[in-house]
Amino acid sequence: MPSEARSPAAPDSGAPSAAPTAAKTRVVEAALALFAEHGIAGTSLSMIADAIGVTKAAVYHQYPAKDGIVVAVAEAVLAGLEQVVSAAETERSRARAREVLVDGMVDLAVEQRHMAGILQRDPVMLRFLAEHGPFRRVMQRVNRVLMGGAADPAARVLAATLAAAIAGAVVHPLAEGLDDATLRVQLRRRLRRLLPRR
Amino acid sequence: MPSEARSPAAPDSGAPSAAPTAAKTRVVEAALALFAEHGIAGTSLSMIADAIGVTKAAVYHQYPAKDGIVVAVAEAVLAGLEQVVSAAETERSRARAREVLVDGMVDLAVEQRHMAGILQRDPVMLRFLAEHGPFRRVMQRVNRVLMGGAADPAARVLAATLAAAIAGAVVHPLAEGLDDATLRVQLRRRLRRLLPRR
DNA sequence: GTCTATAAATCGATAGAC
DNA sequence: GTCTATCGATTTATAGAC
Repeated sequence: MPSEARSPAAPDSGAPSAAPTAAKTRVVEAALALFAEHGIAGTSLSMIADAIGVTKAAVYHQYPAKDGIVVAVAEAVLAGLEQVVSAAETERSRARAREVLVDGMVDLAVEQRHMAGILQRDPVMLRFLAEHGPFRRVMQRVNRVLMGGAADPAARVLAATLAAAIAGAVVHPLAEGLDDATLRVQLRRRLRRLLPRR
Repeated sequence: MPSEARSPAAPDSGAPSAAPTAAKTRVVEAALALFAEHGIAGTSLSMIADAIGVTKAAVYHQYPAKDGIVVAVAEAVLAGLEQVVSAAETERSRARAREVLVDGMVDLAVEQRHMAGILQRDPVMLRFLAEHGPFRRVMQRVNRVLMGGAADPAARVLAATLAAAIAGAVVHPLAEGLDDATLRVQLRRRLRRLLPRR
């Protein structure tokens, strides 16, 4: 079951360990926007500090290293994804689970177009996703549902195509001018055609 | 008409201005591999120099600034794309042109999985594509064919989805273990389903 | 074309005052 | 929680010898 009442001693797997302070939240939000525009490697702590309006030292007081900020951003991005995949996993059929997950991922990606790009496109983030256990577990659950229970090349390519299309389409220049509602509807409809006939 | 016989005084729009020297080629190849792994912002001139086995100064002698290397890499990547889109544009029907372009883009992306990722995913490269005229023109031609002559939201999302799916799927972790032939076949087949019925 | 050496700026990160 | 000030490493880039 998902965490609900916050008992103090809850290990809580790999979730954001505690309620983040306002200062921490400001750092993560600024970092998220800058990561999306310049990439993680292209974003310095000075840039983050300037965006918030404080000095580097103040940022370091919240996160002892840049890696910590990257982890926090990853947690923020993956929190939504974890919720969506959990919902999908409760569906009865695998086909229906995949549809629910795709729709949920589209919603997430469209609502916060920033995040989608970072998550699956930044080389630094990809390394974090591969190395940090909790992140990898979420991605494995996503991939499993997207593959629909199979593991053959066709299923792998389908899952890779779905994930890449969602994350990439919402930040594509051609989608930039579209409003959220239009983009969501069109993208959902288009991706449906990608799924196996039921 | 596309350039054919290389007359010495040909302005040649925005193509790689001359035959690159061997040293220049080494720089571009090393940079391409490093950009793909670490991102452009995450790749320093020292890394490029070390990969070739020379010093930074030697690299600077070939390209007066890091931007120059990025442009050269972009030219190398876009050269293939330009060829594919030119071939597609000679097709009679728009539907057929789109199929040819998608197949060609899949071939390019699979053959050189490095390049695909860089081209449409690196924030620095995206800025170059948007700002440099010659690059933007190629991308416009690609987008026009992918949209199939229309410009409505449905066509835009289709084009964005196709481009994102191709570039993203080939570098997705799930596709990493697949051999080129399998990936190409599966990806072509899957993307066909994305196209409008004819 | 490549090297050594170095300048100038910026990077991530730390110490200590308030 | 934020600041000033600073360290050491690394970055882009240049000068000049070979």
